[in-house]
Amino acid sequence: MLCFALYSAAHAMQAAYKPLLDPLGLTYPQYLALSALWAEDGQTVGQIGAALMLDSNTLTPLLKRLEQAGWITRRRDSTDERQVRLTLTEDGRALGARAAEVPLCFLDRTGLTLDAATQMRDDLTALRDRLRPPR
Amino acid sequence: MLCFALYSAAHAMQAAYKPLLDPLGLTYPQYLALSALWAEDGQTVGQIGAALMLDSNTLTPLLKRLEQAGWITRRRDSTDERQVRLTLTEDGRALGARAAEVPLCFLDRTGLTLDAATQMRDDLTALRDRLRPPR
DNA sequence: AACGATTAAATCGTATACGATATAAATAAC
DNA sequence: GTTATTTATATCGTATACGATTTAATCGTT
Repeated sequence: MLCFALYSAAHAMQAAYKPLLDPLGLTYPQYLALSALWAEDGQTVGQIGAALMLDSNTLTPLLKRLEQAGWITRRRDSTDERQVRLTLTEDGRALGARAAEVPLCFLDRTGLTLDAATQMRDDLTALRDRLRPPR
Repeated sequence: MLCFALYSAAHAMQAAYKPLLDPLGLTYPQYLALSALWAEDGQTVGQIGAALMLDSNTLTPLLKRLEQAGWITRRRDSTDERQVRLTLTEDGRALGARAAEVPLCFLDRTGLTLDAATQMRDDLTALRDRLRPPR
């Protein structure tokens, strides 16, 4: 069953990330959200949601925890008060430097060559996009 | 990022299963647990956990819901009272027949050939087993 | 037989996910 | 310009996941 392989591999991936992220005090989804901000600071909740394919019902509590932990601030956009802009704090930016080596540590844990990992990533992304509802 | 491809593909997979499982009144993890019992009835919580790579903290509530829904019964093993044996009800077995076509519907949704799906399943399983902690 | 160690489930607390709904701001229609 | 619609977040309820602890039963050793 392809579905179970995907399901269990995703769990194993998060478990493999845990020892890398625990020292930073982050969960894997929190790390993903911060990664988006390390790439481009000042994004809105909706932009992060588009990148991570998650909705505000999941993101709002997660982002509040990141705010609580002192990594980001959440502020309504002054030109469009519907949107909430996320800004890294000084600590949040510094955490990004500490987290820089995480992806390489993970690649190492997979035992894959960079090429094999890239291939698998592309296959998975293609599969995901085919599975996404046609609307 | 391979990790995000895995994460998002797993979510997309569960979303793709939803329209197939909603008519049966099952979530994807519930479907997995029942699949194990359709393959071999009368397994213990621990056996299901080994197959699904989940612990009793996740399974016990899930199995109670399956019991509540009338698909299974949960009974302490008479020879080893520590273990809980799961038995399909008449309805639970009947549900298995109704669910028989789900995997093929899913394969169809992936747009993959059977060979390509098998290949990807094996790659993911191998990755998962490499990621699993060495102990 | 007795008791410490191990094992199998269950329980508890926290953090995702996600459907459904609510709220408030911005836009569109008239 | 007011109202209907749309859009961006937030809130609520339910269902996983999983670390840590608890409980009860079995096993191992003496």
